[in-house]
Amino acid sequence: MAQVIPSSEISKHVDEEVTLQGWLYNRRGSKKLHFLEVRDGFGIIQCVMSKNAVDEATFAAAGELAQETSLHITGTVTAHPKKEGVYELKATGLEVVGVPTDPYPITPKEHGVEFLMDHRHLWLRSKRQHAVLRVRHAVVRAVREYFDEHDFTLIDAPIFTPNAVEGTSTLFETEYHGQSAYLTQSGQLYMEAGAAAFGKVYCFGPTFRAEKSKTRRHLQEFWMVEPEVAFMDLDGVMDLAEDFVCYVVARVLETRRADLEILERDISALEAVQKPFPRIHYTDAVAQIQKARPEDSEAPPLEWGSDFGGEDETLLSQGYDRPVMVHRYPAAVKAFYMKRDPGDDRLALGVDMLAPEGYGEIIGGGQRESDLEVLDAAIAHHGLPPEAFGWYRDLRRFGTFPHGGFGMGIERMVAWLCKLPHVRETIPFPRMLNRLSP
RNA sequence: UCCGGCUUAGCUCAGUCGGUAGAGCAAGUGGCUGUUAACCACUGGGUCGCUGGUUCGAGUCCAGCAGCCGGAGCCA
Repeated sequence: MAQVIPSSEISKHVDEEVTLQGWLYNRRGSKKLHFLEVRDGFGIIQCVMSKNAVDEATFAAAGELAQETSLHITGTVTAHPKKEGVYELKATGLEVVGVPTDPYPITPKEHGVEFLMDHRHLWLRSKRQHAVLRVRHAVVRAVREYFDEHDFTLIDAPIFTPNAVEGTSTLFETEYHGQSAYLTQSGQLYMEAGAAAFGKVYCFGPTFRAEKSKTRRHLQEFWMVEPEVAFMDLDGVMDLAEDFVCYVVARVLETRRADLEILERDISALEAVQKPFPRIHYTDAVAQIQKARPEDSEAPPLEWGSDFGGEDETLLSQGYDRPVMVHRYPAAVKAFYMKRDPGDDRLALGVDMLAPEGYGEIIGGGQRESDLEVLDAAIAHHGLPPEAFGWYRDLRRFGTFPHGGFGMGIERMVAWLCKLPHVRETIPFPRMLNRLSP
């Protein structure tokens, strides 16, 4: 073996003899020439083995390699004769590490969704999945960078929670030493406590929703980042969300352009994501959607006071090349903790950010109710158990303060950035309505 | 929970009017010195999702069930 290098650094070793360690991705060849595509986790390199460059046994062994055989391959780095900027390895040695016991199930041809999901642990090795998950990593890193660089303190929210806050139908219940507990649906209430202690906080972790949803936008387990800021009003929340999304998109474009190209993503659509984003009042949004609805639409008529469906969100965002923010929804369709609009009691100071290209809601947030009496009335109005909110009410009892924040779903963000048809490919091991494994 | 669609070889699919099972890929064998979802030839491979019904005869028609996919509601 020569010096082992990752395939991502091959351009720095032209004319040197190096070793790659990885797995056979694909093989083509003839009696006297083998083309071995070797995948090492960092990329894929074509290794060319001529019959006259190696001994007979090595050449024969290379011709029998099965897909996903693990191996060390040694050779001289050269420029690809036909492709500019692409390097390949003129193989001089091959060492097989692990021979597959059975044919690899994922072939270079097409497969169906169910088959691929059953083999998700192997599917991760494929080129496109590799690209998607590297974009996901870049999003996660950008999220942390943004908040860390803007004086936010990371406050981890608990995953076990004691009480049902937004109705038990969408909660996963579990046993907790003799009492029932639920997996968290949101860290927000805890972030409000954090904001009172640290001013600017965020949490980032898995979130669980037992929704009977099987659409392209839903997972049972997904990751959400939730910032919360003391003394921030609705306009401040929108400023923050806009600045944050621009930063994440820019960082992904900066660091993962090659992966977006593998996914054949239209990069100019992402480059258009610049401040300011349109801010549309709910009432105006309803009018725009009503106007944009095709006459043969099968959706129920949209009236002032109702929430938007997926189709409505797509119609609304269609006219824009960047995300739009819809603010001041009817309080009746929003959570109990949202502050009422002082200018119109029917409205809540909430905001949803809708991604372009039909990806729908990627951010939901707003200003929180800070008046104890109003909050108590809202808890009662929503039929929630007051005893569950003892500590939460304390935040209003001891130095109440205006504050707000939002939650962003990582998977929907990644699906949009990669322009994927479904969020299931944006998380390594998706948990869906009918899938708990692998 | 509701609405619609799908289920045939390891995988992706075709299968006409109801007449007894097909292709490509994968696997195996052989050929080919620049291939790149390589190509060419040959070989093996089937409980047509399950149960029941109609019929001389069902992959095909009917009913029930199951699984999957998409959508609605709900949400990030």
